[in-house]
Amino acid sequence: MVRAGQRSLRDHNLCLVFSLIASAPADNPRSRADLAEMTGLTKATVSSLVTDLRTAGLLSELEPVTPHRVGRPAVPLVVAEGTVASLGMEINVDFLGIRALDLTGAILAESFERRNLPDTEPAVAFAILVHQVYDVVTRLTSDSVRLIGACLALPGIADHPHGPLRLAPNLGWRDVDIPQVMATAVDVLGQDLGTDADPAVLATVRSLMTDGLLVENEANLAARTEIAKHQEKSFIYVSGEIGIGAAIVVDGRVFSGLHGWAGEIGHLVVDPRGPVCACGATGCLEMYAGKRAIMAAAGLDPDDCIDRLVEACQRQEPAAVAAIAQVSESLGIALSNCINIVDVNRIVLGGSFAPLTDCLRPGLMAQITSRVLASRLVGEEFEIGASTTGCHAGATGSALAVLDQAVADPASKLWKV
Amino acid sequence: MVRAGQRSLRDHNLCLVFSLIASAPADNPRSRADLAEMTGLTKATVSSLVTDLRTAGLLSELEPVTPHRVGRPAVPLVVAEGTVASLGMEINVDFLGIRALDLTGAILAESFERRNLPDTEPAVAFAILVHQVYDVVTRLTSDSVRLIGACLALPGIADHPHGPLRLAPNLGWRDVDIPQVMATAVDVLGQDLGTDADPAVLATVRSLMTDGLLVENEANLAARTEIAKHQEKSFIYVSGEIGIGAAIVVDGRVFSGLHGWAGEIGHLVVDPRGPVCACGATGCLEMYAGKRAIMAAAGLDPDDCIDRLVEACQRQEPAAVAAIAQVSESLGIALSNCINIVDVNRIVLGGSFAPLTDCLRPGLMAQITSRVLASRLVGEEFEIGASTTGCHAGATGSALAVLDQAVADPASKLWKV
DNA sequence: GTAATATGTTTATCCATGGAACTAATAGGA
DNA sequence: TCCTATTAGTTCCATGGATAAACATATTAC
Repeated sequence: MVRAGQRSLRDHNLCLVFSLIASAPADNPRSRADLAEMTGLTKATVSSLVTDLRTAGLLSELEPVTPHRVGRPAVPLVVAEGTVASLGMEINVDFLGIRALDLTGAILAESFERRNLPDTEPAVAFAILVHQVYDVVTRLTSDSVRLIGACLALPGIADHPHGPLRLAPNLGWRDVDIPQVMATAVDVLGQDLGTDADPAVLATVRSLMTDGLLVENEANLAARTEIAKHQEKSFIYVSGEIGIGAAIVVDGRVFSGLHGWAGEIGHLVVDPRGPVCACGATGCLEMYAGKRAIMAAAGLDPDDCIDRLVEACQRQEPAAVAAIAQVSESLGIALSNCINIVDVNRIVLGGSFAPLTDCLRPGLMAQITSRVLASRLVGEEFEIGASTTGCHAGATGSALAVLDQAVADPASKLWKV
Repeated sequence: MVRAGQRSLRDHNLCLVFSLIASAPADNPRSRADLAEMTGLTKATVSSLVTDLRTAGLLSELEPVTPHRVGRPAVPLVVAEGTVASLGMEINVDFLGIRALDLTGAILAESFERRNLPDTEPAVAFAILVHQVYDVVTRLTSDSVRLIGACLALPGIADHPHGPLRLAPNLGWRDVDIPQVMATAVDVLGQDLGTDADPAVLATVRSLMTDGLLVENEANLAARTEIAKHQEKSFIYVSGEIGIGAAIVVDGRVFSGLHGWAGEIGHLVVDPRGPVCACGATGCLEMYAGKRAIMAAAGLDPDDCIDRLVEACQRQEPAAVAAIAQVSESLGIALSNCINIVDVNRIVLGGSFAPLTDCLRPGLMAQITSRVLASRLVGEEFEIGASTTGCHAGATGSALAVLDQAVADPASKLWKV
C-alpha cells in the first residue's frame, strides 16, 4: 500500500473511470451518466475526470446516438485510438522484432525479421532489435504518439520483472543482464547512426529501453494475448515449440511465481523410470511431448513442420496415431498434475500443439478426467482449446503487459500529462 | 478497483498507517514522526489518523522511552491488545473448536474438543461448534471486545471464499452448504438455550456465523500461521495426515486457484504404472506417502502415531529406512513438479511429515536437485523445514485470515467506528 | 407548444490533506 | 541555572478534489 494524498485520489479515480470505459463492450460504450451510476461518484466529478482524460488524449467522444427513449441522448465515450502506444518486443528462436499497440490494442507499427538466432551472441541480436525499435519509434513520433513503456518477451527462464535472463536453452543463452545489454546496444545504435540519428528519437529509444523495461517469459506474455482476445479468465496456456513451457492464468492475472519462473512444465516427471533427459533427470515431459520427440515417434524429420504430422494423423497413419497417443498420455499426465496444483478448468494449447488440438483432445481429456481430483470427485468440467492468437503472440502480449500495468496503476505516468 | 471518495482516502490512510505500525518489529515500534517520514504524509495528517485509530481502540501509546539523543522523545505506537478480535474455527478429523485472536495475534479465548468426527453428520458437528462459539463470544463480549469476523478451516475441497465444502474424504462429507448448515445450527442453538440465552450474544453469533463467514481448506489456513510466525514469504506448505494437501504461498499471499482448490497434491502422479488408488487413477502420491502407506511400508500399525516411525528410524530399522526411502522419493518427485510449476524455493513440512523432516530431507533434496530446472540449470538453492506451528494451526490461520483481510482492506468495518 | 425525462455543467460547500507556525520535551554547553 | 539546538507532536489556515443541488440541454410524449 502506498501513501494516498489528494493527488492520488484524483489519479485513482482517473484510473477507475478509464478502465471502466476500456472494459465496456464495443457495441455499448459508456456515457458519463453510466460511469456516475457505476462508480457512485457524482456526475460533476465524472465530468471533470472525463475532461482531464480527453485533454490527455486518452478518451474520445463518439457522436451521440439517438436512442428510442425520452431524455437527452448520452455521449458515448471510447478509448482514443492512435494517441498512446506501448512497445512489445520479442526475441525468439527463428525471428525477432517489435510491435506497437495503442490503448485499444490496435497495431500502430511493427517491424519483424525472420532469422535463426540459436548460437547468435546476445549483443548481435539486441543490435538488430534496437534498430527495429528505432524505426518504429521514428514512425510513431512523427505521428506524435505518446510512448509509455516497453516489454521484451524471451523464450527462457527470466527473472521478473527486469531480468536477467537466466537460461534460454533454445537460444544457447545463459545469464544475460538485459538492461545492461540493452543499454550498450542503444549506445552502439547511436554510433552506427552517427549524425543521421534524430536526437529526440534516440533519446526516446534510450529512455524506453533502459528505464523500467519489462522482461518476461514468452509463454506468460503470449497468454496475455489469449486473455485479451477471448476474455478467458483462468487457464493454463501451453507453449510448445522445441521446449515446452506454460503460463498459469487465474482470474485474468498471470501467476509468475517467486522469481518469474512459474510454469516450467517441460521437465515435469511423467515416468520416473523413463529415459534420461538432456537435463539429467529421468522421464521428463519433453522426452515424450517435445516437438523433436513427437516427430521422431511419428517417423518424421524432427526439424520438419508440425503440419506434416497433422496431415499424417488425418490419413490415420499408424506411426502418427501412435505418436499422438504418446503425446496425449504424457502431456495429459503433466497437465493433470498442473490442474491439481493450480486449480483451473481450461487448457489452451499454443505453439506446435495448437494445430494438434483436435487430435490430442480425447487423450488429454481421458487423463484429466481420471487423474484430476476435481473432475473425478467433484464433477468439475474441463475444456481444451487451441490458441488462435497467431504470429508474434509474445510481442503482442508484451505490449499488452505494458498497457495493463499502466492502466491498472493509478501512479503510472499515463495520468500525468 | 472501487470508487474513491474523500471518505475512502481517509480509510486508505488509516489502513496504511495501521499496517505500518502492525508490521514494525516489537523492539522498535514506530512513532508519529516515523510514520510521517515513511508515508510521506504530513505530521499533521498522521497525528489526526493516529487519533482516530486510538479512539477506535486499534492502537495504544507506550511510555515514551528516553533515547540518548537530543530532542523530544517519541511516543511509541503499538497495536492495541484485547480490544478487537477475530474468530478462527476448525473442524478436523479428531477435534473441532474455535480460537479468538486479537490484532496482535494473541489468543483471547478458545474452546476445543477432541472428538472423532468421521461419519458424524455435519449438522451434529456444527451444533457442537456453535455451542463453543457461543461460549467464546460470551466471554469476549463481557470483556467488551469488538468482533470483526470469522473463518472456518475444513480438511477438504472447499470453494473460496464462502463454501460450499465439496468433498472431505476423511470426514465422509460431501457437498455441505456451509452458510446454510451454519444458519440452522445457530437456530438450533437458540432453541437449545431457550430463555437462558443472552439475546445480544446470540445475535452476535448469528451475525458472525451467517454474514460473510469465510471458509477455506485447512492447509491454506495453516500456511498463514507459518507466514505469521516465521515471516516466511514464499513456500509450499505440505499438510500430510491421512490425505496429503498443500498450500502455495508466494510473497506472503496464499495462492488458492480458481475455486480455492489449489494445492491438491495427494493425487499427483508419481508413477503412471503404479498401483491403483482409491480415487481410481494409478500411482497417486497418497499410495506412496499417505500416512497409512508409510506406516504399512514400515511394518507398523497404520493407525498408530507417527512417532513410532520416528523412533524406528532412529534405531535404523531396515523396514523404517525403506519406508522413508519410498516416501522421500515419491514426495520428492511430487514436490519437484510443484516447484517447477509454481516457482518457490522453500518447502515446509507439516502434519505427519513434520516430525520426519530430518529423515526425509536428504531424499527430498536429492529429487529436487535432480528434477527442478531452477536447481540444475540456474543454481537456485532450496530449503526444507519443519512446521512448528503446533496444534490447531488451522484455527489460528482462520483467525489470521480474517485479520489480514480486515487490516488490508480500507473498506473493511475495522475503520468504521 | 408544453410537460416529462435523462444527460451533462455550473456553483457553492464540505472534507481530508498540505504547510507553516507553534508548543513540548530532551541534551549539551556556557 | 539558563540558553540553544534538536526532535516530536499540535494548531490553524490554505488548498485541492469530491459533493450536492440548481441549472442548462436535448430528446420523447401528448
